[in-house]
Amino acid sequence: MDGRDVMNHDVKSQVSDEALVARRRAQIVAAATELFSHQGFYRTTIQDVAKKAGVSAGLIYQYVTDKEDVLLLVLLSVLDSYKTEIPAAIAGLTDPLERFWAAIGAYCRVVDQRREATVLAYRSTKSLPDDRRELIKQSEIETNGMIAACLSDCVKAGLMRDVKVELVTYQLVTFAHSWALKHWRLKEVCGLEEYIAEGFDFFAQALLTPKGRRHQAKIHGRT
Amino acid sequence: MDGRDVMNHDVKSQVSDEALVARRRAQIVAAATELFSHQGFYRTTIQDVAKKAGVSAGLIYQYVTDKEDVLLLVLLSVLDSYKTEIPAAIAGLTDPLERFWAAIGAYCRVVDQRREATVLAYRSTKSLPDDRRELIKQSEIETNGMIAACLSDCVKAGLMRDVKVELVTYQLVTFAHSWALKHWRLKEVCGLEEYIAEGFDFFAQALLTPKGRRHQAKIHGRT
Amino acid sequence: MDGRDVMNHDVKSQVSDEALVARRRAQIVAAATELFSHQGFYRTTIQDVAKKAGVSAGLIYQYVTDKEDVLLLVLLSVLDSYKTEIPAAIAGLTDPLERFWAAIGAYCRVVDQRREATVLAYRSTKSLPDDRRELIKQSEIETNGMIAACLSDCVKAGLMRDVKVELVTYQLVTFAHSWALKHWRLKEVCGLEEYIAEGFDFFAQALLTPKGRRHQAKIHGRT
Amino acid sequence: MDGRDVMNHDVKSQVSDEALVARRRAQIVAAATELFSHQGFYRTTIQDVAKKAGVSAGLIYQYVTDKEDVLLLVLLSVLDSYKTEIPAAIAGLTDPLERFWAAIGAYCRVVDQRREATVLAYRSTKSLPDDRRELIKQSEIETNGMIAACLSDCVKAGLMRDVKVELVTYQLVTFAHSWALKHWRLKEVCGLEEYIAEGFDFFAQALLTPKGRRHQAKIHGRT
DNA sequence: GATGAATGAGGCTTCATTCAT
DNA sequence: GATGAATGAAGCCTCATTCAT
Repeated sequence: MDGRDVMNHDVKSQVSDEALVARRRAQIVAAATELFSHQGFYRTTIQDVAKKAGVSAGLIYQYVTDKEDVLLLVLLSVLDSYKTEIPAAIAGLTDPLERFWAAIGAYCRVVDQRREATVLAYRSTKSLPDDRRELIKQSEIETNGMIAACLSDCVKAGLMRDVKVELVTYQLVTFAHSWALKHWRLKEVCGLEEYIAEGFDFFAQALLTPKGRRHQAKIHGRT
Repeated sequence: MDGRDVMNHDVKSQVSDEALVARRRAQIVAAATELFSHQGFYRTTIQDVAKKAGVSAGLIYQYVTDKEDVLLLVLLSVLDSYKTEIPAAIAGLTDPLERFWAAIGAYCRVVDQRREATVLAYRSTKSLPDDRRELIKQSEIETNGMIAACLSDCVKAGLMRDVKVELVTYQLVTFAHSWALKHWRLKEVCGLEEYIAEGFDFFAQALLTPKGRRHQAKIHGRT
Repeated sequence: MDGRDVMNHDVKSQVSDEALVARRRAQIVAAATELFSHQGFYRTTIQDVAKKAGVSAGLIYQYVTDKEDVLLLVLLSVLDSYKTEIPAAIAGLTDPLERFWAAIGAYCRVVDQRREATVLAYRSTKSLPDDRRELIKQSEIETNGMIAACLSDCVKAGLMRDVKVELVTYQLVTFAHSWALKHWRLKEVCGLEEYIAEGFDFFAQALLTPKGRRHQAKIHGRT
Repeated sequence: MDGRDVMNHDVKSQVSDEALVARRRAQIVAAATELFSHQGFYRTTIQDVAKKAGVSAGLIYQYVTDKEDVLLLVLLSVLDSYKTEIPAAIAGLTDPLERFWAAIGAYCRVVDQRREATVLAYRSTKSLPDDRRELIKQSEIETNGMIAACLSDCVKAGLMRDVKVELVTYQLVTFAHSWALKHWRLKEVCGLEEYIAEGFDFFAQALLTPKGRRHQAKIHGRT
């Protein structure tokens, strides 16, 4: 699924030309993401979004049914970044440990790139009605699944301890998200790459088996 | 600082009788906490809060200047739980490792007790104007400080590796918060105590030095 | 059922004081009736109604859920005039023929008093959602029932031909309504009392039996 | 005046080809009539009309200046049915009484054929600005004139009482319209032809002179 | 001639806040 | 101190109308 697709996802439009729909929605989402991130969903008016997007307020309603739909599109676009970037980062890698670190690193970097949108996703999911919120949860579960699979592969290969995969996955995911959520403080403490490196060190300690440690030593230069 | 105190914290009231102010504010905060948690801050009206608190809408404005003040009081009351419960949990303990686990465990349990309010704090802090948000950040930093001190003591005692204290503190704090934030999923995976136990195991692996491990083995039954 | 009652009929209010509710609704209905009659329902804004009623727009929504509810109240108040005036006009009369003419005359006179509102009722009933429209139809059927009963009594007494009561009732009702509906033209032709007299003559010709005619001759001076 | 003509009546078009104009307008009017009848004028959007007519929204504005113009065309098309059908029904008849009944019967049958549009005309005339509403009134007066002439001829021929022609004309017209206006109830009571028959009986009683009655008896089979 | 995307004014409705009682 | 009716500003959304293609 590419970025285009999200823009046609689940939200009905009055306009039929698909390319136009995708373009307009991208325009709207870009403006909305910035505004929602800075002022919050409820403080941002549709007029604000329209003005920032350089279109009229009425136009927005040709591509969206609701103000809430705008939020949904924004959130889906963030989650979609994850689902696009993580697979891209591990594509071509075969070693389980390398794949694991690559996935975590990619996750952190997407979070960094879309930092404000990530925070927005944390704060605003509950502003959606239940059915649309469900879409978001599903997407989150999918992303977690990618991390969990990498973790699980390491366990199966005897490189990591036999931990509760799902719980540790949450630790990993949360670690990545924290970079955005606590950025106001963390940025005083270290930079992104250092944050990632510290995390690697921490999780290596927590998870690797002796065999994993030896393997890690060998591939170390590459990560 | 006790619960009463928060209710007199920083927000001006038109009523002079301090005991009454504290009582009324507690009433308002209790109602608001539940409503904000379930419906969100913006979807909850002052009339809703008044009705649930069993008072008139006008009354609220005698104890608060703003709707935002209500939110501030709610958030401060959550953060205050942390600042009350964690010291209580480690009072009387002297062993650094025991104090550490007790602090983390206490944190997780307060989060569990005030689960929805914790989520609210995550979501709604940005709904506050900058100056009032600053109050919240300060409170969060204080709480973190308590955890960081425990961690630091363990490091100084040679029981834990010389990690970046602040970063790891964030991981610990986030671990506790995650129980609330991801409760919708985690509750399917395990109960609170199991969650805590798994976390202890994880952090023990990640943090303990060989000396720490031996010490841990000795005190194990007690945690 | 008196006028007060209609004002508490079927529409929920946020305000509990019943007397106040009745007073405010009467205020709103009076303003709305005039505006809806002159400009039509859709051309009239709630702000217009509020201004004419001398209240704020927000206030209206404490006594009504919808703009459509305002229309409903207006229509019910018109229909209620019928249901109040016609029984009053025939109360105390026992002769079937006298009752019949008194009912028709009363109907015409109420229509005349509430001429514009009557036209409004004709035009606007379809602007209501189905369930509320049903209320209106019921009320209309009740009024028709009163006329039909008078007619039926005359038939039973052998004073009128054995016509299809319901069809003739519609003609009688429509005759009364026409005074409002076609007033723009009829007022050039005759006055109200002349209109009524001509109608009596017409319906007498159409309906009375020979016995009825003799009876009519006797009571003539009284009608 | 035929149906085509109405479509060129009084409303300016940007398109010059008259045949095309008439065709397009007929298309638009057909769609609008149905929608206005079912949903009302204000609830129907130009987009709705365009979709039902199978054209674009922009197209409509090449054949009409206003949304109100669409309504005007619709109403004129209804009134035009009357002005076409009634003369057709009495053409070739010479006996005044036969002409009278034929006119009334024709009126009722057109009302039945265009039942919803007739109701629409009742409800929506006031949605037009004064000048355009005047056009409608004129058209109504013309139709009434045809009925009044038939009635007047009967009176002159001594077949009917010397009633106020205009008032009775309204009774007759209203009788026909009622079939549409009260159809929701009348259809439970009788069919169209029975309704007409009852009306004939009623008006015969009300209007015929003894001479008229004898004449009526002779022609009875023919009506 | 036809299209349909774009505009933007305007209306309904909500709700934080006030104030007379 | 408490009430709750009243206010009115503000926002979401609709839809008649235009205009570039």
